Amino acid sequence: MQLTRSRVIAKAIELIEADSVETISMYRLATELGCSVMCLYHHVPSKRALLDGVADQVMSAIEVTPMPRGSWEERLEAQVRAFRTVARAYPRCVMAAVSRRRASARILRPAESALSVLADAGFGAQDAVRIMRAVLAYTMGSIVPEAGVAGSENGISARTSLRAAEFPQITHLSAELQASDPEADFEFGLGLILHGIAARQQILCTQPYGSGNTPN
Amino acid sequence: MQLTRSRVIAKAIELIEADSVETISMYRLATELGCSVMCLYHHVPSKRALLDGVADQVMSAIEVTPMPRGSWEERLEAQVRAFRTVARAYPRCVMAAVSRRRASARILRPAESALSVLADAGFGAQDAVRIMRAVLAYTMGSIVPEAGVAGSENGISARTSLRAAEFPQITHLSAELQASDPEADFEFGLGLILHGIAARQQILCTQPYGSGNTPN
DNA sequence: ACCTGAACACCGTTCAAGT
DNA sequence: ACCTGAACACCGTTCAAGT
Repeated sequence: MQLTRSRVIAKAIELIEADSVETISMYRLATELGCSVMCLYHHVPSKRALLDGVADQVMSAIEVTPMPRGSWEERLEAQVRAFRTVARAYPRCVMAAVSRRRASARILRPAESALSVLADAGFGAQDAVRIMRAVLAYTMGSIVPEAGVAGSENGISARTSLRAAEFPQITHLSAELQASDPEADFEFGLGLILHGIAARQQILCTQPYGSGNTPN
Repeated sequence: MQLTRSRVIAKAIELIEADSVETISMYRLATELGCSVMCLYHHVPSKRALLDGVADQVMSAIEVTPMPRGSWEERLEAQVRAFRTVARAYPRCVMAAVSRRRASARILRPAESALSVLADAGFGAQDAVRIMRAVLAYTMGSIVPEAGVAGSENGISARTSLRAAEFPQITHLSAELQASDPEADFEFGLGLILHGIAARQQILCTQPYGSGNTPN
């Protein structure tokens, strides 16, 4: 089968998610694709460019949902979940993409969509940007465990050697700490943030002449 | 000067922050320390163990502030800021530490402290753990830009080629998007989350017989 | 005890050469 | 046009050997 740039990038995404972004190499990629290492350099100028392509590919997978009918809360939630869905599907690639020196331009469309919702909700320039950044930070942070190295068994686990006297809370909450339900955890935290955003919008509505874009 | 395990780890932290966790190598580390590569293996059994040592070192730098006098909001904020301070000082090391297959045991003390505050505030087991995870996720997400590769010039930048018609919000907010004040951004988002947490505690207080640890 | 050179199996990338 | 072998300067790690 003909080797193409998109086949190379697709296989790279597959390997990064199966293993990690650190352990991917042009050698392994070539082996998986059944070609020589140097063959790859005809479709991708360098490993850096390959990772740029990976970033573009996953970022453009984020759906931009218009939803002109819903409330601004529903529309914001929908845009966050669209990002979350891709971040959950490709945690290592998304983490690598966002922590890249130059962000992929493909994130512009979902960002535009989120900012548009926040503008409709009445938020000023400064608030809109900061709210988007806060939600982005939370969503990225929520995939840090999954974005770790392969076979990651993350989180605080109550070991047998843990002295209950020194860590009473962790000992007491060991069941909850060991239980892993990333989706429920994410929804809970998103609820907290959305609550905070809604409360801030209430302030805007009751203080129409306040300087909305210079908080604190 | 005598080479010790702690000198090796200290230099590793320095190199990781100056460059990145991907580009650190035993060769570079040895060169920086003025010894041979194999010499390092007398103080650290492997590169993996070296990174474990780095994780332990940075995590144990997180101050655990008792603050028995303050409100639970103040105490929680203080514990979050203590973590944030270390995360800002060593973004790449902290990101590498948290996204590690097995979390450093040194995170247990600050975790115990945060959970203790939340228990005092009246939160149930499930809520306390989820609140801690939400705050941790947000704090980790907030350092993703800094934790990127060396010389990272991150974020959405309004390029000259950006068509205003396609991205009206991003065009309009280009000044705010290009402005970078991580500390103000972090405080803003933390305020949103703390607001959401306080609102949830209000519900607990007004519904004393509600099942506090099974939300939704 | 502490350090080291040589060696091995890997990396990214270039370059001249093959069909 | 598309592919490749050989080569280079790097990696992590082992092992037998030095002081």
